[in-house]
Amino acid sequence: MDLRGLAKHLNLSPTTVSRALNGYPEVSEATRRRVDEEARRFGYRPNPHARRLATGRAHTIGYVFPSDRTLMIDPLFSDFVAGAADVYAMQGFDILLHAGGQEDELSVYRRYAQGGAVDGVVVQGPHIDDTRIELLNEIKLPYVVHGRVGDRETGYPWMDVDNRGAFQRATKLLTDLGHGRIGLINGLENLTFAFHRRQGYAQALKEKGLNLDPSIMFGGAMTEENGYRHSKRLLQMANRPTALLISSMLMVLGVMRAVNELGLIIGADVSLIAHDDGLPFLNAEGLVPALTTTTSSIRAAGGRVAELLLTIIADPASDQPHELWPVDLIVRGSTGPVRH
Amino acid sequence: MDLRGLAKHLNLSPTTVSRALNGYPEVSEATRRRVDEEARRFGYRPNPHARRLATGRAHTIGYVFPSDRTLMIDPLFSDFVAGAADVYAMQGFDILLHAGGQEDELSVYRRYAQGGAVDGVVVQGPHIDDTRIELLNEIKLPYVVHGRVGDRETGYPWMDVDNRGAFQRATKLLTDLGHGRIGLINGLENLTFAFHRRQGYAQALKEKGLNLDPSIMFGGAMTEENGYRHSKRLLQMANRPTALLISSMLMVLGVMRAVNELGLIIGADVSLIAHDDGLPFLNAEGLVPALTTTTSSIRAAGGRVAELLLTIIADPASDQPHELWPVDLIVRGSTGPVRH
DNA sequence: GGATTTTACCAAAGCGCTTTGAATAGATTT
DNA sequence: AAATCTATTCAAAGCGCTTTGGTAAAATCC
Repeated sequence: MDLRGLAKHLNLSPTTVSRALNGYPEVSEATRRRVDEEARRFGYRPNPHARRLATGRAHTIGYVFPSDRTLMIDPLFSDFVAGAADVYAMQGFDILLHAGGQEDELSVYRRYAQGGAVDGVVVQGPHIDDTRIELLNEIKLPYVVHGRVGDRETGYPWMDVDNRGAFQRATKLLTDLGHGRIGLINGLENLTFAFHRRQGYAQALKEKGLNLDPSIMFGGAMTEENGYRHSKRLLQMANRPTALLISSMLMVLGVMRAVNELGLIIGADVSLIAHDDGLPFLNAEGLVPALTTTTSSIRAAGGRVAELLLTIIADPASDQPHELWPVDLIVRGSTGPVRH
Repeated sequence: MDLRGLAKHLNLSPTTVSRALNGYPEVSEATRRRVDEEARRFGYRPNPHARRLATGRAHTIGYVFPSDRTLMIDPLFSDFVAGAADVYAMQGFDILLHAGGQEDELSVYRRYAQGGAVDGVVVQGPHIDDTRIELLNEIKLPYVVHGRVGDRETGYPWMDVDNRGAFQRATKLLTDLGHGRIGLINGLENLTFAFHRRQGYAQALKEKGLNLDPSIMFGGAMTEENGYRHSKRLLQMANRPTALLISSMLMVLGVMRAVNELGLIIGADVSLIAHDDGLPFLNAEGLVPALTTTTSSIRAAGGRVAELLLTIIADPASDQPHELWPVDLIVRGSTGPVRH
């Protein structure tokens, strides 16, 4: 059943039926009710392609994966999108996913913009010198960045959590507990979130007059194995760190494995703080000892980014959002005073 | 630049330009070359909505999330889709994602079918009595199921890995090593994959004349915490199992945590076999000891399901695929003979 | 060399919707 | 009672593409 058929059935013109269904005012209440009812009865659904062609609005948001970075965003991605999906579904938007293939990311954006395939895109995993925002500004495709591009704070719409502040406070907690030698097990540091975390870590050390020791800092893919391998390396050093700051829950599992293997006691011999993105299948509180974490929900972030993007799309003249969310520091059992 | 503009510029009709670009034969080679070149020069891209409206083909595949089941598919999902994304990107297909919102899954399918929003859908995480395939058959929306619906093997297109065979062989490996008391830490058993794994486990025990003990079997969300909690419970029993079969890498991390905590030695005091979906951030070989696993790549499965679906879409009369992939059993260090 | 086929192109219709501009009838104003 | 609004409705154009049903010109046939 298409619009014309429905109109014919109702003895109305397609114009009126369309207006009735889309809530325009120039339709009498009686007619609107009649139309709504019959539309429901026939299970009428407007053809989305026709509507898009006619209105020029896709009612679709694009999520494009940088093919080379897929791996490390992976475990977080589904939760990030899950948070967004709900927002979109409520407003009748769809999500268009692109990953892989031979076409590069920037060219996908170009194609999206030109064909009107999407009304906007979400930029994930920004680099410290990301080239995507230049392009998106140029082609005028609405977007919101989840995270920031290095230290740039203006000129593009973003929503981020305070990774710098989080790791600064976490580091400070450790120094306050007397730890002077704190290892860092970070994500890839050309990604801004990891870059910021290192900055926070560095700054807190500096404030205490401690200096950075690159030999106890690691930045790389956030896998369980990297957590294991590098924490083990650090903990076997003669002058081993007494505390570790870890950028992901997955890595910390590897770290705990290493710690146990070396016969060390978490919270006593070595203190651990990890960043927890709130993944539903990895619970920091359920670990033994329960993990002290910097916590922010990747799912909530996904939802918020979606909201911001929809706002921009609905009103392109609205203010560019620059939204920084605080990160909770939750002290649990994996941190304790340094032992001498 | 739209088709008409391009045609005008070339002094051709839109008909000819369209045909040239789409590879129809009734265009001279010279003209085709000229069109291709100018199209590239202008960066012309056909408007996808217009094309979809005209052809009735969406060039889009839908992935709809069962909202209640989102949680447990999550960690696997991104890899599953990543495998598919590549296939789709190569063939110029897009992925439409739906999750959350107030609309229920079946009604999303209905909408997709009616509006022609997608050319087909992938059904993930089938239950043992899944209602989705009935609906999809009824509304004639092409689909492929990743997995199976309980013990049904025909009447719908599917691609699955041999979960039953895998756990049967894994169990047999353990019984051959002398283990008579083997615990099972499984996923939710109303999902077919977990149901099949239990069948395989049960059958292998039966073949050895061993009987099932429900008190050492668990089925639930595949979280790290469940792995920890339930393995710990089992290993603290007076008559504790000497080996555990675990349905996911995430769970096995929890299991290893419990084992270490109890001071047991993996491979000696307790043997472990886990199922490994080949997630890039969780490497079975990197664990200590390296983990004996049943292994199948969820990423490859995602790609294969995508291929099958595209085949069906291209030729609806083609044979319904029923494809069962074997699962590798890779013996590493976490399994050893039982100790008395 | 006229009849037939093939080649290369085009005009126009149509996909299913939205939206502009106009029309009708009834209500209100002067 | 004529003039002006207002509330409803509609016809038709248009979104940008594909595809059907042609038509000339060139190539092939007998």
